Amino acid sequence: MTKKDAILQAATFLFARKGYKDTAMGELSKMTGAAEGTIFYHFKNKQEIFLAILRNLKDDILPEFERYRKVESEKTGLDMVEESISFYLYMTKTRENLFSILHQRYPYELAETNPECRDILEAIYNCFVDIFESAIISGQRDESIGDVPARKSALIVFSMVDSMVRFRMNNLYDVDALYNELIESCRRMLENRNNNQS
Amino acid sequence: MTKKDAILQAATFLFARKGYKDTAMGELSKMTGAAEGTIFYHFKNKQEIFLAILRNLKDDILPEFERYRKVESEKTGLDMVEESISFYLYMTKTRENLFSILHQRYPYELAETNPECRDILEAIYNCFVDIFESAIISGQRDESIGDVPARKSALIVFSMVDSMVRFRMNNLYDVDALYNELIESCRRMLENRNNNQS
DNA sequence: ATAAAAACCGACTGAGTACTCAGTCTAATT
DNA sequence: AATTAGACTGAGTACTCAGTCGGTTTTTAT
Repeated sequence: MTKKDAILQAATFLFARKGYKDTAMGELSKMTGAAEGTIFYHFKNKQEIFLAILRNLKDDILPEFERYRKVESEKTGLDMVEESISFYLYMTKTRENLFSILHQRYPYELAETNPECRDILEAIYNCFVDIFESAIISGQRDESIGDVPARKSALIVFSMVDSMVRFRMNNLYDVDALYNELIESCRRMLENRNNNQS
Repeated sequence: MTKKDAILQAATFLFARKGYKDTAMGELSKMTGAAEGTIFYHFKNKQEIFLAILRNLKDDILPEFERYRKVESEKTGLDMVEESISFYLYMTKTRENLFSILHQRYPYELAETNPECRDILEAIYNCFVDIFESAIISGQRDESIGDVPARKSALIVFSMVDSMVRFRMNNLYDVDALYNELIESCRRMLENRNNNQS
């Protein structure tokens, strides 16, 4: 691994664990073995490191979500919603640091002045909501899901799942204990009542 | 207003707008007209100011929520859930700064080492969830709400509403446009299907 | 009126910060 | 062997910050 990559990796770890502001360049230097000067040789400032992480995050996560969304499935749309929730929670577990960064204040603060940051965040969130919307639309086609506004409902499902992730990260509630009820709630929320196939 | 109160008020404003770490004691001093020494005369350090704000928040918000929860209503429990959501959103609007502080990283970080902070946060969140739980239980008594686990469902409703607040604060989505769908979703999620009274 | 106590002041401190820069090292090219 | 260019170094710089301290003003009690 190049030193540049090592710096990015360590920064991802530290920004996620301690936050952007609480991470000193000195720590980054110690953790990677790179001199502080080296860090600024590769990145013109601290903010640029953060943006590089966001770019990486986008390039890592978006394709995976896109790929998942396009997989043909024989399940009903309603079941696909459940699976999408499961997939999202799985992704947050395997990429804990990245999602932790997304749940901090700094990216949104930066987005207010930095259009690139704003664009990346928008792309990421749209992608998240898309997987739920796709499932809902597919469910409306196969009549497992009722006549709800697809995008808005997808946003609501996403908001529920994202809250669970936040609960977990902030040690507020035991999310595993809520998982089943979350799924059932979404089903009740979306299912087609004129269709007694389930 | 005493200088101490002015300091607390300004700190609430600044912590909410700029975050804990990004708020310098110097700003606090400028904003209140109090010398920096005065601030440390009233509070032994920055963290203590934060804790004082949290204590205030608890003493301000909890009684209001408790009072609201205990109001007898002739509405169905399902309607009360809707009203509770409305009440919560109203509270977040009238106390934007306080809720903004609750949505930051610092309180949860502090909670890991400071038991008082931990206790306050727990009390606040329990209180939030309680108003939804009360409505759900009441709805199960009057049969407007189905046989769902009350506490867990309350948590899920809360998670949805709390996400809306976060969306608003981070300028991610227009929450007003989602409000109606949020209410409808909750209704579908909770309503008693064996009861066609609505 | 006087003393004691509480509130307040702001210059100061020292630790920490992001970032710079003059120069070294390494490896490829001529 | 000499040159060059990119990767790297770490001491140094200018600055910010939370917190201190010696002293002054204001309030309260006697």
